[in-house]
Amino acid sequence: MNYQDIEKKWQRIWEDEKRFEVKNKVEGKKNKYILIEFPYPSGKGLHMGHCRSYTAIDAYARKQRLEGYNVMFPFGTDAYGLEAERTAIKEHKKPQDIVARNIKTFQNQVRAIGMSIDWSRTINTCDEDYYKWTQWQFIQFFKAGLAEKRETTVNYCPNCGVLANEEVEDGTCCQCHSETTQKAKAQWVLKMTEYAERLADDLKDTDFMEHIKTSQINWIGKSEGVEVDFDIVGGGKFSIFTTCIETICGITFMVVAPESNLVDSLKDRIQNWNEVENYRRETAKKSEFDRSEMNKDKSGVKLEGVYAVHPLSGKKVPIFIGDFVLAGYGTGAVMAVPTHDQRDFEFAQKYNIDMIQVIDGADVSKCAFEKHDYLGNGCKLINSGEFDGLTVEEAKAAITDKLVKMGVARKKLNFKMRDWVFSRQRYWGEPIPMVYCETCGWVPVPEDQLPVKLPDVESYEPTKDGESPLSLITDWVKTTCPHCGKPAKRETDTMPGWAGSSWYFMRYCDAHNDKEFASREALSSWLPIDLYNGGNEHTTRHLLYARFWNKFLYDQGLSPVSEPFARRISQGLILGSDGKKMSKSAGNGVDPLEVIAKYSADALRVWMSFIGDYFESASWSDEGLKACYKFINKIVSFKDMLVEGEEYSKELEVAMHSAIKKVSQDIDNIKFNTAISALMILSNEVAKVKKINHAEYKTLLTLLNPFAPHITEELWVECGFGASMKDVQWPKYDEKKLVKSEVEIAVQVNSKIVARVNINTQLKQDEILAEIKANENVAKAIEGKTIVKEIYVPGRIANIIAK
RNA sequence: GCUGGUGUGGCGGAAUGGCAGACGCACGGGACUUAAAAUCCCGAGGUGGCAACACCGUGUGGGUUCGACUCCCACCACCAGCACCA
Repeated sequence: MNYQDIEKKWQRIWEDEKRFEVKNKVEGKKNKYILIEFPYPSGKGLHMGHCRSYTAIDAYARKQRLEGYNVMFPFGTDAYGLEAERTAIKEHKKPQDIVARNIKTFQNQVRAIGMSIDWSRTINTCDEDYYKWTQWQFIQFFKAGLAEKRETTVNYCPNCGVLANEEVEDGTCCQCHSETTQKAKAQWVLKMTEYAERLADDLKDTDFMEHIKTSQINWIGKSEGVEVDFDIVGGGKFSIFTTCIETICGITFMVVAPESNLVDSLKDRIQNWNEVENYRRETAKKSEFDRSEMNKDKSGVKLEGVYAVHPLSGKKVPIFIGDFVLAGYGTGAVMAVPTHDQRDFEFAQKYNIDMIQVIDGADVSKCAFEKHDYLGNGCKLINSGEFDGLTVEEAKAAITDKLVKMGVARKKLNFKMRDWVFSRQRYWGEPIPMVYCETCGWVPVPEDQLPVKLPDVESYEPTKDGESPLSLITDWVKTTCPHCGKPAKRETDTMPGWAGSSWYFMRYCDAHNDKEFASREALSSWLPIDLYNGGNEHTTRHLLYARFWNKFLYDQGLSPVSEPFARRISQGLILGSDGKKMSKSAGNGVDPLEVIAKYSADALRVWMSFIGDYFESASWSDEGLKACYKFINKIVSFKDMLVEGEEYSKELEVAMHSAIKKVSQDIDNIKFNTAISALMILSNEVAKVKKINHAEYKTLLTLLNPFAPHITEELWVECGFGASMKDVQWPKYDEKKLVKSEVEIAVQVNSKIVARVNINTQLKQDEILAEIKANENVAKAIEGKTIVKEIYVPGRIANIIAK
């Protein structure tokens, strides 16, 4: 039989006997919930990147099962999204049909690589019995006051309507190449910032990889500062947020976001309104991304004739508009202190604005003296009136205090993280289950009427006026208010793809429940997830959305845990053999199914494990794959060397115990490459002695089983070890059997290697050192010198320092 | 630009602060073969040397240490993400 037939045979057996289906509770077994991010079922099917993480985490799951855990390892698909909609438009098919086709392909491919999935728990986010609960949960957000409709800005194309960021290339529409602009639009928003602090703080209770924690904390971007009100000469006022209140006496200008309502309210008093309008028009063309830090060349326009009043000095301060200030971030206005902020410094130079140094300790004629340089260095204030001579730290407190007492400021926490814009003017998403009534306002669809089904439409393209295609189906839009019964309109926006993926891990726990999204009992038996694996691209958004969603449900008493993921890891990319991202255009792609057909799924799995450190990116190589294929052949060939024996032989004892230890620890620590390497070392030992007994082969096959599940099980049966590997136990090692009685160590004199000496590991340290010093080369090196220090690292190295 | 990450032979990569290069690929030599493939054995970081051996060597420059790929500081290069792709 060839590998392909063997693999298909075992895949069928696993499925027929429901080998990997689990109950929520099994007497005497501990539960483990292992999760890999469900894929977006694109038309391209499973790619190498999927293969790497899927086979790796599958190996982890299989090992845990062999260790006697009740392991849930589910799989599903995140089906809503732009790509299916675009394909639908292109192929003149329904997104529903395209997605159904793609899901089938994905599931077959997941089977083909030998994943140990519990298929009884499979879910798709676009299934009615799934998205019903996504809608239900949205309503809970609304009822709790965490969902509201609010003005935001969107990318807008005059022909194609609202565009995703991805669809805008250099300020033009990727479909029709018209120039795009930023347009204000009312959108549903989930108030995620209300959870910002907890999302950052609670990371301490998780075992996420350090860089993931850091990324999330930076994304949330908590900063403590002061919000200060500034009066405008001739009436009106506005607020700014600053983390550097100590520099307030150095203010020489203010900058307001160009689109700010404040600018409109000052129209009559602004003497250069034309110039302001032109600048606003230019700004509208730029995306937020272009306007933020990306933009090196800060520009602005002075509002002629309008001045703010400095709250401490009472002096007049000019006001500018500048596109680097965003209306939606902070208060949409900033104070500018060119001597102590580099961006302000450059702006002031460009527009010839005064500068006043207020913190002593550096020359500010060439560049600003910024907070990371003056904080904590005992720097003192100057040119700041009554605050002169205070240290920066003292001044921070004193100035805040004074402004608060004056009633013009308050301490405030500010977050970089924004609320979650939850509306899409797209067809292919969950309809937002809300109704707008002239009398009652926004009213949720009654829960017994869920799901609000996605209706059939003729055209999937967004409308030119920027509304969802659903808005064109008048019959669907027209409804009655659930509250007062008067005629009302349905919300026509749909949810973003992130919605369904924010709680899918809960549905796996109770996938067929039609009374609730998942029972508390089912959730309690599995959450938190023991190991959650996904791509680095989800480190901030998906992972924060899902944590936020769960925290909300936790507050509602609907989730048993405040953190859903105990441990989070992310895999590195698989690159083409040229070291570049695999893609059609680069022609460096490799199709997993072709690899399986030519070699085997097991060879592919072993290669994906061996290719390199799981957390780093790695380049594909055909040679590496072939080497793993050869390795499997070698394991198979051992069956011809099989001899009797139910205990490890003397010759292989140390090798067996070392391999068990290394492979066990490496899988637990997600070091699959060195686990395979350890198995290769063991197989080299076996090849050297040219025989292997039953006990040894059983252990070898078990250790390899998580990586090469098909062939190991086939060999197991063939050698008569049992009818299958279903009830096999993960082998144990004995620490005592690992230690070699004699070992060669390097001996250094003054940190330079002078000899290699065989030592008996049973001896005491001074006995060993005495033996070392008796060595001819060592003796010569220390001759006539005084020994200052002797270092001995057991079994590795000795260093004698002599003068 | 900001944030996160990476940098070790010809290549993929190993190394709780302790003999850098495990394991594998490619390569060279040999065995088997009419031959090739497959398989097996041996060799190998670089430079110099017949050799023993010497010197150099983990992106660059400093530092800490008996000892640094590993820790600290500064820099360079590359990769990823940046909120409506998911």
